[in-house]
Amino acid sequence: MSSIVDHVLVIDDDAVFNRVLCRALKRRGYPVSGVHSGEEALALAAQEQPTMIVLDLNLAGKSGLALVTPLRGLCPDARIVVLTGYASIATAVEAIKLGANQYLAKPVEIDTLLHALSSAPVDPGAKTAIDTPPSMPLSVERMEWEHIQRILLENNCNVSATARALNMHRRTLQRKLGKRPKQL
Amino acid sequence: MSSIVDHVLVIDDDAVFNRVLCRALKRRGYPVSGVHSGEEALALAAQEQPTMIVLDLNLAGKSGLALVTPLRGLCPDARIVVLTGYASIATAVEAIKLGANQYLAKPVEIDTLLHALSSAPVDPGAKTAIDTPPSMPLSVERMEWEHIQRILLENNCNVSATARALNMHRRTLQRKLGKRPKQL
DNA sequence: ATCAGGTTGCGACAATATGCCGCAGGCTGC
DNA sequence: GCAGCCTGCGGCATATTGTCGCAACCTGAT
Repeated sequence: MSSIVDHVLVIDDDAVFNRVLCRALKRRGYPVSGVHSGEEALALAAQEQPTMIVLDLNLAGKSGLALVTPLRGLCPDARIVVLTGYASIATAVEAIKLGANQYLAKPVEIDTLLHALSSAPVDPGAKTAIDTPPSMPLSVERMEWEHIQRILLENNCNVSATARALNMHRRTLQRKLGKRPKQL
Repeated sequence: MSSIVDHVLVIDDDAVFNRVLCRALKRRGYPVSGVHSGEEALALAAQEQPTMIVLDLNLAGKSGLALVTPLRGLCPDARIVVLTGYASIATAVEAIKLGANQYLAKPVEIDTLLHALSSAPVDPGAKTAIDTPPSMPLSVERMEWEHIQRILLENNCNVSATARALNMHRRTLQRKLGKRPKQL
């Protein structure tokens, strides 16, 4: 199932969250390394060959999305779980396409995260999300968020360009992006 | 780039939406087949070997997610785009994992859908910023309007119910409906 | 090295829009 | 008639935009 040592690499520039997460994982017996930037992440990934990677998407302005491919290259067999407070369908789709194994939104329970980190790479037998279709339609706020995120991705995370494309004011877009998406 | 005939298969149990979508695609020169159930979908997929597939997730109670794998099996080279009015990150992640090429939330502009249907198979390395399609994405206002109208229709034009479904205040919905949609 | 032109983050403030009350009236089925 | 739902609208405190402006970066060209 996994190697003798299941090394975990936590990549999150939020110092507090990073520390809390690392401690929680350690308490459960996993060797953990926490880093705060993409550079550190790649260096450690190459060096320690972690089997599990937790990746935040907002790394000091830069998108953690860009790290998925190189991480996957360095650790072909690791489980990569993207964990972000600014979750959106667009980035989720992108992350999975790039090779991530799971995509979760903060806040998340440690058990959910662990499950995502350790579940078998491909297990068609599990029908978890498959039978969860009839939920509520997206709220207008959520809708707006998803739309913005999609266009933002299309524009390579260029805020000004996105604002122009969306025909809205850059200042307003900034403010909207600063707020966390609301659930449902 | 693509075969001589780019056959499109539209799978959506919403008769109205299905018809509208099919017509829009036909008008753009694509041979289109519209079906309303999973069984029809699989039958037609096997028979016509479509190169593009649009799949709704709410197929009369059953989740279209369960169709992704068999469809992928029948048409290994087709572009499969999941299109749903009840989008969620969980189903998005699942759809991509199962082999879908894109996941979009209704409402969606026909151009966006076409772009998703025809764009090259996932190529993460490509910096596709340059070949941005000339079409402008909908403004957030327009997006909101389309979404509201869709949910309103789903609720038989019941303003109160729509407000609840959208998790917004009835008064605000009323005011929004009072204003006419702005173009672009 | 300097300069033009793009992007970004953010403060400030007036103009709007929203959330949230309440009320009156119109439907329905019992 | 009554209960329960829906609708349209007034009012007002609060929150969110639209708009400016500014300082700080980048990046490529001169």
